[in-house]
Amino acid sequence: MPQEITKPKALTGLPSYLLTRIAHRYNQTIHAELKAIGLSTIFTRIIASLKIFDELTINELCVHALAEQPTMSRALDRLETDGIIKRSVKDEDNRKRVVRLTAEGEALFDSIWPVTINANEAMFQGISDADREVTMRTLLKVLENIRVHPI
Amino acid sequence: MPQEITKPKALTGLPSYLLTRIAHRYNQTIHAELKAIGLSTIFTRIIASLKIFDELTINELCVHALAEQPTMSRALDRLETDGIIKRSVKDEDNRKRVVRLTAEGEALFDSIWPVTINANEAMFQGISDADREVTMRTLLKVLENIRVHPI
DNA sequence: CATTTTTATATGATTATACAAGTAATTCAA
DNA sequence: TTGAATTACTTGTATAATCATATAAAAATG
Repeated sequence: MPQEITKPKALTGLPSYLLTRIAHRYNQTIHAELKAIGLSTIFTRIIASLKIFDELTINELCVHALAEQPTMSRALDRLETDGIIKRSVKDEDNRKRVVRLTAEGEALFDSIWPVTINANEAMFQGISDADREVTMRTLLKVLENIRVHPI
Repeated sequence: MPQEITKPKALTGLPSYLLTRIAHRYNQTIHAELKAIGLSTIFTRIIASLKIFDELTINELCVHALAEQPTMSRALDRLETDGIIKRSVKDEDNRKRVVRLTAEGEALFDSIWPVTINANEAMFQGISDADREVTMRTLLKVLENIRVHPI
């Protein structure tokens, strides 16, 4: 018996639809609010990731800032030219580069973070703490289910 | 007293981080599985949206398939050339275009849908029905909170 | 310890995406 | 009812992202 392909009733019943649409809208909002200070989505993600982890290799940054390695390499070129980040060769392994925020980069984070926090809070308006807790815990499990990078 | 900018402990406590990272990983997976039949992410979204809504204008497609108008216009050029979709002028309003799947497009949906369903189920492995229900309901509310398009 | 393989990042070429502007149809307003 | 404003879509141009490949260092192999 051939597999039946059933037409879904609504896209909103599909987890991937909700997730991608929410993520896309969130990124549009952040982009709109931060483009005035010249920050694209990837720059925002890079700066936030570096603030939280202090230092990351380029491949690690790719995982957190959601970009392929060549994209990251070029994004870092621009951020380094603009004095936001600094790349240096890692002592233990000369193939690796350690990326860190400069003082100027740290200052930029302070511009980014309130916008990020606001946008995150806006998402959960009118949602109970209990539902929020379940959702966050579930999303963390979802990430563990599908991620290919262990970090 | 100036607003204190506190450094977050972990990115995984930030809803937007989980959402964007999950969405990105999901799209990578879908893309990897469907590139063999020449379908990029946007093509996949267009076809799925049209299957569910039967027909959509180009602006409506932009909302569901998550692309700007020029991107959509060119994506539809390719799909129309390849015989996947058909654009026609809307009767009531000649500015609008009605986009529909062709028979060939419908057949393509049947290739896409099992992959989509599988990837969605993979995300929720080991998550209880109750947690899944709360998460979906919450994500729908999140979308309502932040969306700018009423559809 | 020399050679092959793997890993980490950078660069070249191609494709995809988006902002800005153009065109055409509809609605609004005096 | 006609000119201005708005809406829907397309096209031009610029930017961003990616695939494939190159380079260089480290690890594995024999």
